[in-house]
Amino acid sequence: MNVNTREKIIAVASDLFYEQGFEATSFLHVASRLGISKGNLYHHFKSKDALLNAVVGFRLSETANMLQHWEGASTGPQERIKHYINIVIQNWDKIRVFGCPVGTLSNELVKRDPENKDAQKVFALFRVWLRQQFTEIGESDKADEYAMRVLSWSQGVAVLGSAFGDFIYVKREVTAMCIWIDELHRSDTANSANERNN
Amino acid sequence: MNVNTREKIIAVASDLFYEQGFEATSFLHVASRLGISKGNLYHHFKSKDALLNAVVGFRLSETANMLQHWEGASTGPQERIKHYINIVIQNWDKIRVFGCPVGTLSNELVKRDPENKDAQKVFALFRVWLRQQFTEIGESDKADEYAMRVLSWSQGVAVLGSAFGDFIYVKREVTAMCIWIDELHRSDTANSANERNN
DNA sequence: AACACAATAGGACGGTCGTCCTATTTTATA
DNA sequence: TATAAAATAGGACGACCGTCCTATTGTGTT
Repeated sequence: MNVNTREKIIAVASDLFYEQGFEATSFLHVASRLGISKGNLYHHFKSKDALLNAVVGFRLSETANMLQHWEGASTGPQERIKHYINIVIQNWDKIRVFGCPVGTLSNELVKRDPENKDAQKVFALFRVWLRQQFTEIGESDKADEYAMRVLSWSQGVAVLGSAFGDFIYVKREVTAMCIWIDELHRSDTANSANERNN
Repeated sequence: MNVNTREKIIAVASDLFYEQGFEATSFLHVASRLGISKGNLYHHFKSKDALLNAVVGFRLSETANMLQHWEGASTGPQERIKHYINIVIQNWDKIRVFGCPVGTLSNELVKRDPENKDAQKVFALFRVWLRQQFTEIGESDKADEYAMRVLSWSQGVAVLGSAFGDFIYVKREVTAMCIWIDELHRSDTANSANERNN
């Protein structure tokens, strides 16, 4: 296998699945954007489902790399959570037009097969990582609940922001989310101070 | 035009667009579920886009009827907002499998044409109605912000709940949303009491 | 240099799609 | 009842789909 070509195919397919949706993207779309033939593409992936699996794996490793990068560069768990929250602003140009890449693909995959676990994999990766950040803040009891709230809040903002094309609204909600994170931190340090005084 | 047949077509198309997505639903699917011919369907709708427009209009009027029904039966704006919040529980069996009908169609339409306003129409209807409820509560300054927050929170819960197939999580978030509404109400009546005492 | 195999191109295949066309049946009106 | 219009059925059409097959080119190993 020519790994280089294979990886190019996966990257282009990931983009097209995001921009057009999985169903609406054909082998010919992927091949022609790469300047290769449909037969060549089929040599690397024996079915469209195989290509989808590769794209999901590609997105998982991309996401894992991003999370790992945040681990190294950030000063604390609050800052790391804010990195996630700010994605919707960083990628606004694409989210406005195509929605959230994770949520829209999840929607499509769940409709294809409600039992398929691929739909939740990237969400699950973010969930575990966010849960860890909230645990480090000191919210271990509610870490998973808060992780899910960050996920759903961001997801909702992406959907509504895209539907209305309203960047002002998106920025306002991102600010509100960051304030919520800061308040969690403050009440936590306050509790810690109280505990220390007892 | 046979209005009866036309309305049956729209209702079935709305269901199929929800269950399979717009792109994945063909004229043959709609016709065969109704037991009519493809040619007959094309007699009533001269293109797939015309059918889509009719479905969007149908959903708008259905939504308007639901909102109007809540106006008559509920005791106050808080109860009416909670009616909206509880939709995700009422319709969980379908939302788990197919996601939110408004959000998933919006995603698809925005990808087809980012400038198309149909994608936001049902959201906009809920938005105006929710804004009115928050205004009646006494939160006129933040009525639109709160309306959008209810929309996005619910939307996020629908997406994540569907992705993970987790009804426990959905119920927990619905409870949290209702508590938030109650707290808004309490702080409002508290403010009113303070104002009366001054 | 000879050879095995990966990589690539190009097209055939059966199927489905949206659209359109033409008959036939039903319905409403004069 | 006669007739025009609406409703319905059924299929033709070109296009595109995922899949598969074959032939050709490139590449690395013996």
